[in-house]
Amino acid sequence: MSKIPISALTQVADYFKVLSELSRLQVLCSLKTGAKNVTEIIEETGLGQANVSKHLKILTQAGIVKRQPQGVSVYYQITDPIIFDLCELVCQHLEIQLQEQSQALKSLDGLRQL
Amino acid sequence: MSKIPISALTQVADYFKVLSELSRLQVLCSLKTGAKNVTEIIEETGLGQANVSKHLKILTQAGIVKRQPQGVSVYYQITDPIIFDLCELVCQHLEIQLQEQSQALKSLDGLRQL
DNA sequence: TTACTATAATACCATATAGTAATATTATCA
DNA sequence: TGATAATATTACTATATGGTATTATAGTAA
Repeated sequence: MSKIPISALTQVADYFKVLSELSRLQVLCSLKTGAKNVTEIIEETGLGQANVSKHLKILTQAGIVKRQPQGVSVYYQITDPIIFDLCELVCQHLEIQLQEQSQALKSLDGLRQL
Repeated sequence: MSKIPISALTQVADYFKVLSELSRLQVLCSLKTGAKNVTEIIEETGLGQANVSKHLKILTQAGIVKRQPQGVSVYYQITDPIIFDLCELVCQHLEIQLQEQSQALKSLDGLRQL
């Protein structure tokens, strides 16, 4: 039997799912330097307006960003910088993989003749 | 302009995508205590054989688990325990959210009359 | 060889979702 | 009030993928 309840695992999976889309990561990256309104996010990411709006809703519902209406425009900002720790960890993993691939290629040096 | 190249972000998104499925997290959890063969994983997770096989392939291609044939059976084990750090971080985030929701409910105590 | 077991691959269906065009909403200003 | 700008929502299409039944492959033993 699994010690971890399915419901908890499901929540973790759902969280990862939010972070598993390129467009949403682009939006988050554009917010890394601070709060921005939707228009600024659209400009910085190059994504469509309806698309950005949809992704911002998903990010908001996940509790990753916070919505702050301000006059005509709406500002969004990251609520929990944990995302960047997550990305950092993943990048470390990817770097290690690249190093291993690189070393695997080096060990083929003897075949360089062709 | 975005400082982080799209290609790098895409790889990060792809990595999160691998972790964004309940079944795959179940498989990873079953491997947390050490290497297991496919039959054992099937028993522990309750997932279908073809399904587990498919998920193991995805996890292997992502470099998250390692495949080790041994006689008739094939053993899988986690190559990089970084996944559990990732899950730990996500759980922290989820806990914080629950605490905040809990406090929000407490602040409604005055309405308890009904 | 044949029979059996463990694992993988294939084909298919059903569902989820990213992107977008069009429309709706909301706030501000004249 | 009406006009305009910013944002959100809706409806739709196209694509991706999870699950599964089926078939294929590989290893082992008789």
